[in-house]
Parts: sequence; structure tokens; C-alpha cells
Amino acid sequence: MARRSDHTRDELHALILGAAGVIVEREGAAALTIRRIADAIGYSSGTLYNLFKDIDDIVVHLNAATLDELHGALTAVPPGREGEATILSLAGCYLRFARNRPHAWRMLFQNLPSGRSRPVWYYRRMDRLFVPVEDALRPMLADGRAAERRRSARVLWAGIHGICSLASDEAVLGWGDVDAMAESLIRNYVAGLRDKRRVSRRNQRLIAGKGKKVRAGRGNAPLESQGK
Amino acid sequence: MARRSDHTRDELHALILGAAGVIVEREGAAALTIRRIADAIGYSSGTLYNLFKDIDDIVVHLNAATLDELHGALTAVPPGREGEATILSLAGCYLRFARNRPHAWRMLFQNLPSGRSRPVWYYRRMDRLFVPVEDALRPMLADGRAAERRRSARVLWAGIHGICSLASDEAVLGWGDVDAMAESLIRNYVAGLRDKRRVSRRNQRLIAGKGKKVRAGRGNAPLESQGK
DNA sequence: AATATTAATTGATCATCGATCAATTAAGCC
DNA sequence: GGCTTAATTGATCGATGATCAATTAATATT
Repeated sequence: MARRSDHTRDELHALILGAAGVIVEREGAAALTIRRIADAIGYSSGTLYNLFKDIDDIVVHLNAATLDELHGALTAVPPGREGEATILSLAGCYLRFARNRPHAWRMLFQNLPSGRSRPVWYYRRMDRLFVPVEDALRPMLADGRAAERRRSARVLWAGIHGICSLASDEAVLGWGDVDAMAESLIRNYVAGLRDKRRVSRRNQRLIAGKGKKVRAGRGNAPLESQGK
Repeated sequence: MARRSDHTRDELHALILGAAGVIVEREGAAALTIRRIADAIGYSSGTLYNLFKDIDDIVVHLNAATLDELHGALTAVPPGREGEATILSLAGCYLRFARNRPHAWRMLFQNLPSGRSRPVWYYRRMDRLFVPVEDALRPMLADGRAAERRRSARVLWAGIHGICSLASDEAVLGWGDVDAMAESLIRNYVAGLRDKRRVSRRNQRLIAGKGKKVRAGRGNAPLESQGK
């Protein structure tokens, strides 16, 4: 047949993503195949290529929906006047999401074949996730230090993500520890942020005192010092 | 033919892993197939199944070799009497490794099909990576607080890993920022670690002051407070 | 109402994948 | 030299992503 009036193009689009989402939710990304989606919605496999370029395209759209959900959950946490508490809530939100929807969450970060890259709008959606953290940092890092705030938000978010990532890789870390770890990360990092000046000075002294005389001023990058 | 005297069993084992390593290094994990390895070493595909259970088994052994290399690089950084500087060096080492060997590094963390899990000895090799960080934390966290030191090492390592992970996912973060981000993470987290007591007390006051009276004492877990 | 136009849908088909296993063949032993 | 053992082969299977000529239904035109 052709142009069955069963569904409009948009309905079909949603139908495919819906069925794909169910498969991923239940069995993980590895179970997601063109034929299984087609069977689930009662169309044949070729039809899917009318609406999506290839299977990676489907995955990208699924991930976009997941990112939207996650973003919605993050923006739903009450901002609160105190920054640290807000960040703790945001982290808890992120961890809960990853734990409740492990398959969808892991698919977000599964590496694609070398060479391929995701569309731009996809990365914009990932960037959006930093915003709530950035806002929560405003009490600690004033408006004058926007660049620093931007970086700190990304450091915190990446840190939470790293903890989550190792925890979801069952047995590297157990899920039992992640809450305490995330709390440790946030509490100590934010505390460090608060006495930025004193810390910088102390580190200068300590590093300079270790071996050769090296002035470790702002912008100095000891991480690159032993480049290979 | 059979039992060609070309190579012993061990040689063949190494030959397979060597060829597989070259393929991954050059083209990434997606290019690694049984047939390509077999062609590369001049054997037929069936032979590989004599030495490895399946292709995941080959990947696991490749990853083990990568972990050994990484561990070797980490233990090669001079310990140094000062903890923070050592941790900065360790992080630099980790970031450099991930940047220089992106394919091998990313394969370490690629999620396996739902249900499957890696052998125990594999996770032991991952645990080993925490040890140098734990040792470097000894100056800040005395012997009495071993559990705290253990957790902090994992927090730091997971944080660095998270930064690295988002950076390798090209375009979420650029590689240009990671050094500064890692430095920010370590400097601030360690600083927070240093005035643990004062920080805890301050947070108690702030959280208690926000809305309902909640005593946020030690062991309180605000991350789980709004469980779903 | 009949026909032509357009486009959605199909499913056979292709190359490739991981994995299996009967058949083959070489090495070691008596 | 014949026998045993085990390593090696490659055809084969089921399943994958993707393609495309053929089919068919909805719409426009006459």
C-alpha cells in the first residue's frame, strides 16, 4: 500500500520514537533495531527511512527527548536563595534520573563510530543543562565573574556526571555510594570556591616551595607542564 | 591445516590482541571485527574463538592492557610530599592519556549490552587506579580517616573522569578547557577538604535557615530527600 | 466518473556482522 | 609408518542496517 491514512507524517514520527523509547527503556540500546521498531508499530522496515535518515538519527531524537525530560526535571527544582542547597538538589535530581532511567541515560553518552558527529542542536540541548547550576552559583560568584561561574558550573556538572557514569558501570562504584560522593563533591568544591583568594595564595607558596622556583600565578597550568 | 607451528598458543594470543589494538588505535572500537583481526594476522575467523570466548572477551583483554598502561603512567608520576600538587600531576597524566589515545580510552567505558557484565579481575584493575590518588590525599586526610580518604579519592577521580568524558564527546566541552577545569576541580575540592569542620558548620546553619527547620547533621543526605 | 499524477509503503535484496561446527590437516607419540 | 590428538578452516546460520524497484493508495485533473 501507500500513503495509508492511518497516520499523518507527524503521527508516524511520534509513533516510531514512542516504540523506540519503549524498547530502549525495557531492554537497553542494544535491543533497538529497525526491524523491531517496524514490527512494533505495524509498518515495514523501509518506512522508517522515510522519516529518519538512519538508525543513529532515531537515537539522536530519542536522546533529545531524554534531554528535554532531564532539563524539565532540573528546572523543576525550586531555586532557593542559598546556592549550595540548590546545587545539592540539582545533583540529586540528576542522580535520581540516571538511576531511574538507566538505559535512556546511558544512551545519551554512548560513543558514536569514529568520524560521525551529532547535529548542532543536540549539543545545544546538552548545554542547556548547565544553566540551572550556573544560576545556583550566582550567590557565590558575582556577576563580575561570569567566566569563572561558567567554568565552575561545568566542573560541578561534569563531576556529578563522572560519579554517575562510574556508578552506572555497575561494580566500579555501587549506587549506594553515589549520594554521599556527590554531596562530598559539592560541599567541598563550593567551600573551596568561597575562599578562593586564600587558597590561591597558599597553593602558590606550596608549589613554589617544591623543588625549582616556579611562580604558580593565575593562569599557570601545571597540568600541561609535563606535556608529551 | 591444524596446529601450524607458526606460533605457540601464547604467541597467537598476543598476536590477536596486537592486531586488535592497532585497529582500535587507528579506527576506533567500531572498526574492530573478528574478520578484520583474522585477516590482519593471517588466520581464519574461527581460530579466534579458540583463544577468546567471543569478541567482548577480546575487548576486555584489550581494555585490561590499556588499564595497565594507564596505571603505569600514573604510578610514574613522582609522589611528592605535597598532596595537591601530586593530584594535579595525576590528573594531568590522566587527561593526557585520554587525549593521546582517544579510541582506546573511550573503549574502556563503552557500555556493554544490558545484562552482560565484565569479569571481576577487570574491575580490580579499575580500582587500582584510585590508589595513587588515595596516597596523595594522605597529607590532607590522616590515617584515622581512611574511609573519608577513600571516598575523596573516588570523588576526585570520578570528577576528572567526568570532565574527560564530556570533553571526549567532542563539542560538549572542548579539549581546550579541560586542563583549567581539572585544576579548578582539584584546587577547590582540596581546599574544601582542608577546612572540613568550619564548612560543615556553616552549611548546617544555612540549610537550617532555609524554610523548615531541618537539622543537616553528619550523615544527613539531602540528595535523597525528595525521592520518587 | 474516469483518469493521471504524486508520493507513501513494501519487502526482497545486498553486504556485513558474530558465532557455530563438521571436516580437514598437521603435530606428537608409540 | 600408522595412530591419536588438537588446532585450523571455511561454509553456514541468523540477524543486522540500508537500498530501491515495484506496488498501491490518496489526490488532482479532465
